[in-house]
Amino acid sequence: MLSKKTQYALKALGYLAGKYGEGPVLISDISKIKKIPIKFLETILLELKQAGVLDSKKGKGGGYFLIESPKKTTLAQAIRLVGGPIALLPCVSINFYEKCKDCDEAVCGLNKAMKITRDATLKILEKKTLSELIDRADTFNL
Amino acid sequence: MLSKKTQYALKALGYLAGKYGEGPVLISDISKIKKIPIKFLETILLELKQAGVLDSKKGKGGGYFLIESPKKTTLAQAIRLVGGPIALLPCVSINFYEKCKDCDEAVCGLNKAMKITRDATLKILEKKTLSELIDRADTFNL
DNA sequence: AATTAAGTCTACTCATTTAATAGACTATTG
DNA sequence: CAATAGTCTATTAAATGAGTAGACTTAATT
Repeated sequence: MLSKKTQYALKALGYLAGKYGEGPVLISDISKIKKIPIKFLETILLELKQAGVLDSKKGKGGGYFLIESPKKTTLAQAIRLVGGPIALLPCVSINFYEKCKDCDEAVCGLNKAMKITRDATLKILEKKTLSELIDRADTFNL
Repeated sequence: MLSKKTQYALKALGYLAGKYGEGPVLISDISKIKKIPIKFLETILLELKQAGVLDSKKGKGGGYFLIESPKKTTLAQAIRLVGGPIALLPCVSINFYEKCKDCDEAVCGLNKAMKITRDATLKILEKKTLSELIDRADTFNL
């Protein structure tokens, strides 16, 4: 299961994807519509900005916005940006790999099974992009 | 990512699968070989017993053992037994479903994408069984 | 049969990580 | 310069992971 933080990040990105090209979006708007605790959302958006996906504008008329077209960022990338491993186990994670204390991976059945699972998951998440997160209720620009 | 608890459960089940038919296995053995904190492991094994996968024998010569052949239990079942959702989001989980506060699932892009991912994952985890978790180092009965 | 050793079972307590809240501070627009 | 909106720092709350102490059961030994 993805952490709350990652879930919120995906929802926020999906919302911003729907508003792409329409200028800055308020944190408070995202918070209200996507039902995300505003202070938690602040830190997530800041992190996504530092990661290079979002930019922001301060002051009146400010807000957050996607730097690139929603089609440029895959869901796999988005999940990893906020520190969310995609694999089910650390020992099969590509970006958050950690060796098991107890096992020799060459021989570990669990490792093998989970690698197959991971590959199936990645195959999907690396194809889908933020543009597919846009709710039909948010926009009609599809 | 699966919780530590679920990870430990899978490792323990894999070890017990390798010892299937050889009588009770000590908690302390599983703990040592699979590097699982022994007291944490106790609660996990107890839970698996109450769930009907394992049985135990008290006293001298006691321990835990699989009730049925390792081939009878799928990895998907095993993960769910210890309370581990397989899906990446609550709103696409079959056994631990929870509705999102903010979204209409019929229209939610995130929901749709994650359902596809879930199905791909389940397709694998519902085919593989505990017998595939047996390390080649644990046994030669393959 | 009584004793004892080997094992599971039950109930707390402590630590770490993850989530959520509050408020002060800084930059931008008009 | 006043109002708006993002940024930063600090604290609190909740969930998960891990550890401790001891009671209860069973089986082998004498």
